[in-house]
Amino acid sequence: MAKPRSAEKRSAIMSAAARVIASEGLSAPTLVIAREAGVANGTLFTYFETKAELFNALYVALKAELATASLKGLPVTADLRKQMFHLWSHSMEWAKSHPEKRRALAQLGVSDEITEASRAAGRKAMSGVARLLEQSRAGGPLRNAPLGFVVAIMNSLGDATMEFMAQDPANAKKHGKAGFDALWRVLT
Amino acid sequence: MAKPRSAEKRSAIMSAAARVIASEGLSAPTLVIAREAGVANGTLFTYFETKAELFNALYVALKAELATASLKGLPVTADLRKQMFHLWSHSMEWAKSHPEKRRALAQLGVSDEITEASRAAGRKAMSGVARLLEQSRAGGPLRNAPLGFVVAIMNSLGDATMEFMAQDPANAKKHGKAGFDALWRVLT
Amino acid sequence: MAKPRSAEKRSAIMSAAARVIASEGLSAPTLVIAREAGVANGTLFTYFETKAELFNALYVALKAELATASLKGLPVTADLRKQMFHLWSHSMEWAKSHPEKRRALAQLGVSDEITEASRAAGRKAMSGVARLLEQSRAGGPLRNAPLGFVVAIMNSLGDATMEFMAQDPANAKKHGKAGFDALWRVLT
Amino acid sequence: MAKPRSAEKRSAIMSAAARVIASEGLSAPTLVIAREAGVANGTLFTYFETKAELFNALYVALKAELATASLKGLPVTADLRKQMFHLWSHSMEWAKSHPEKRRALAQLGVSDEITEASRAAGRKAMSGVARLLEQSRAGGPLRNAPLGFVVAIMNSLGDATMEFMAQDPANAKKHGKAGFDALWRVLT
DNA sequence: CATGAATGAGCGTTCATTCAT
DNA sequence: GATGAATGAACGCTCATTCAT
Repeated sequence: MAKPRSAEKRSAIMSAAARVIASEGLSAPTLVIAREAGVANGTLFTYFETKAELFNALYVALKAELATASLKGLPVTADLRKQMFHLWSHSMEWAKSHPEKRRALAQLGVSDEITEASRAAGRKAMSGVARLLEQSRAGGPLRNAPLGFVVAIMNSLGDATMEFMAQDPANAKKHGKAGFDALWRVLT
Repeated sequence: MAKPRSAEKRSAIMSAAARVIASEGLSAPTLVIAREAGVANGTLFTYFETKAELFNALYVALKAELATASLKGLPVTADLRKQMFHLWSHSMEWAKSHPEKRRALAQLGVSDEITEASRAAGRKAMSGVARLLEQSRAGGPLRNAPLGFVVAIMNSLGDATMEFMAQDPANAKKHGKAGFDALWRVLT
Repeated sequence: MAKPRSAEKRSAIMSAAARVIASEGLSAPTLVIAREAGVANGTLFTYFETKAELFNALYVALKAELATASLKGLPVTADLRKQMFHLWSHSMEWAKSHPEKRRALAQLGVSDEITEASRAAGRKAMSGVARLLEQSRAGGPLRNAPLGFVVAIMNSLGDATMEFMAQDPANAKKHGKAGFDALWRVLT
Repeated sequence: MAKPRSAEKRSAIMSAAARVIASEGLSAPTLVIAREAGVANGTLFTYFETKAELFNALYVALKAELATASLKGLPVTADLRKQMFHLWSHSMEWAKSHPEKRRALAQLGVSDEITEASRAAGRKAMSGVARLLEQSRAGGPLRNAPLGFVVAIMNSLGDATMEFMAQDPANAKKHGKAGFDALWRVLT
């Protein structure tokens, strides 16, 4: 029945794309991505019809991966602050262990190739995170702000923290904690 | 090279670049920028040796413009919170009145064409702002964090707020205030 | 190679090719032809080693089909003009009932992928037609012209007539008659 | 005032295109055309926005050139047959002296890249020819046929004759004459 | 043999940059 | 200096063909 499309190859292309985007930015040539993935240039296009489609798929996948990593093992019975801290530190952890994915995600987030549909999918993948955030801000000063704004604040605080952790790994833990405290003060 | 004839033409190119970057992203062709500036494509290169040089110059200029706007009329004798609020609301105001510059600055900020030297120049232009921030966080929870981290947090909070103001202009003022309150809670 | 399993599949590919060439021209991708024939892209190449080979085979087959259709039921005992008219009207009829084959043949005829061998085979398939033509022009003004020239003239007149019949189907019969009269005047 | 666009370069590209199309068909790569014209690949696109535009321009130009050559020195006071013969022999002459242009024109004529607008322009360029043809067939058997049909017949007869003259140059004159006689018999 | 994924040469076009005017 | 034509490397993508299943 012919060679079936290989899930490994597909994900090899996606992670190659993440690596190349991290190092070369959004102008990463498909040829380089393919080479990095160990496939021929044409092969990339049997898995993704266009470069934009690859980038969109990667964006959604990375969002989902981040969400999964953040929520894994969430102590659902603990108090909100503990849950929130779990989430925060797990996402920092993910960023630290996958620096190229984190950089790629940051780049893709500002790309105008990412469609609204993909952004919506990203938000959906993050909905567990958003739910927790919603509860956390419920009694606080941002209780009446649109949730999207609160999410944006958390994201940007998270980005700044990740960035700083990446720049100064020696004090990563300390920065992570400081970032979380800042977030908590914002919310409550 | 460094000092060609017409300063007007130079700034026409820069503001054209800001407009085109805002609408087309970092892949904005130099031909389009030149056309928008009302000069020939070749002319652009007598003012900026390369496209990257133009982008770097624009980045620094926009940072400086934002800093100037933020600090203009700063009530130096007022209490810190008032000064900080002045700074915050002036930068939001600048973002609101120059949406394309703000978008361009956001795009340039994530570009990997912007050199460390330009980022340093940007920081220097912002040093007045940083000084005020330094004082504001002096007695607060971030008193021991590296100043760069605090700056990053303020920037990211500012970006999120600007973004949201741009998306939802009807409630711009409210969002601006909410953003500032969040910042102040982070700092103190 | 030469004799693969299914003759049906082979001819399905050929008639798919005719349809696709008619609608998309000579740049018709083999993938599209294969899809239209209901086979996998690779399968096409077990029946025809190259795209050019397929096109050549199709050219010869269409010529043969046209010849067969033209000569079918030829009233061999009737006078020459009647026989010639039979031939003419049958070929016009074929063109009308197989417009896509006719268009494909026209395209293939001008393609430089069609080898001299295929053109010779086409001529051979048409030899019955040529024989009749030979007799028809025997006493006329073209009696000393090379037969090939006379054939070319007939073909070109036929092409023009078919083309016009296809463009203006309401008057197809009239155009067919006018074309034949012109041919007869040329020959006699 | 910068280097002005050069009419010679434009026509160098067009005649290079004619040559390459004649020898390689409609799939002639723009790179090869540019090289043949002695310019860089990119230069071609400052003269013609797309390959299709070049092909359309070439089609119209060749039609016009053929028309001009055919009508040059037309003995307007002579009888119709003489005028028609002049036209016929001049177009054969043109075809003989510019074989690659003739072949290119034949190929372009069947291309589906040539727009209806270009075909209309071609017809317009040929209107002098059509006018003469109109008069020639006025009293003859094709007097009621659509003029377009008569034009098509003349063109196809001309094509066949040119083709044959090119194949058998030794007897070119004879073939030319035979072709004309055939045409005249068709018309009158 | 049939399948369709894999391959990589090749294409049309874009665009930063150079250079003749 | 200003202009815009000239340049050619590079890109995303297509497609005939091959090959593993």
